[in-house]
Amino acid sequence: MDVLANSLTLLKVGELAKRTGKTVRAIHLYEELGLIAPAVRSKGGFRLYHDKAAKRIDWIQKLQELGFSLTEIKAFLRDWEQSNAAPKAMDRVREIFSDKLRETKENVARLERLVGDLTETLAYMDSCRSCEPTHNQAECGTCGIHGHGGQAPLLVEGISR
Amino acid sequence: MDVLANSLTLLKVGELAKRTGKTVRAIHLYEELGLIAPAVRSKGGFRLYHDKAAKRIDWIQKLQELGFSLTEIKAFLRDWEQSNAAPKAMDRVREIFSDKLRETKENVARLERLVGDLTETLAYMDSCRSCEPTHNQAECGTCGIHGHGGQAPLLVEGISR
DNA sequence: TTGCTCCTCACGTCACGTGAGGTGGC
DNA sequence: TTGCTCCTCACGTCACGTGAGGTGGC
Repeated sequence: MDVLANSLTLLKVGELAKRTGKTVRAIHLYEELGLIAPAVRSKGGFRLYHDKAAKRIDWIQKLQELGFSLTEIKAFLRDWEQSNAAPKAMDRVREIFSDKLRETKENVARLERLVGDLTETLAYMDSCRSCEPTHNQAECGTCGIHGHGGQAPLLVEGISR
Repeated sequence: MDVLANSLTLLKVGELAKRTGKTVRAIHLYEELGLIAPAVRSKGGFRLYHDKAAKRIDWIQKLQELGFSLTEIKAFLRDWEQSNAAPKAMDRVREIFSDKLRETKENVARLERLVGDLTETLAYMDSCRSCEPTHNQAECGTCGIHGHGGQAPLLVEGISR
């Protein structure tokens, strides 16, 4: 009965991969690094996971997006597990997360500046749509028409030699 | 006179690296991939760059931040250089940049969701500061005190087995 | 001559991708 | 038996990092 109930909720690695959007190879790698393990193996050696393994993988994904390397995530887990006083362990995690919050906000700001650059560049290029095909792209940015006599945006300027 | 004027503005690779925040190794790699080249070499083989090389490297950096691989950047340059009609070349670039603008906005949104998660998680952890050291971190999220009886945020929940 | 910068290999790293050759399980 | 999934090596890739051993130039 217990076995049946378990077998109903156990996932093969391919199913876990589909649920989390990861590849099987990635999940194998996380296991090699000690970040996750299957609940059991089938008789034939197939990895079988609990539902909650998907949550662990989502968690790994989020930390990666925050800029943690897999090695850092491992250290993070080990630190947590080896600690025996909850408030101390929590405090260390708090500090790390607090740093990452600042970094992530900076990344957002950086990307938003890029969005601005791109928008500006696209607006500039809009006026190129009426450019004559007789023009060579070496002239771009300094063609003198459509008001393109001065500085081209960096994203255009960088293309030319 | 011309030589003197040039020599005053030429940069060694280390200087270029400092200006752009890249490593010398990275600049060498960009050269191997055909993304940049020194204006000349000194008699002893030292790479000597014009000022504008820094702009090219800044441009590479921006494209990388937008999610282009170096190989894609190379293809991008080749496409541009081999085209001979400015409006057509510009149009292809426009389309690529337009796609990247959308992607980058999505990335900003994704990171902003992470900022939300982190903020929420930190708020949750704030109440842990009054936790008794006798608690084990295995209890975290379900300790039953400070209102922690239900679901912990994913960033906390993922830590536990 | 000393010190700092540069040169060219060439192997290491990180997070996987991609077969190769073989087996499980419905 | 067929087909799909899984297994374990093990080498490839991308964007560099990191020496090793030697040389340029003020």
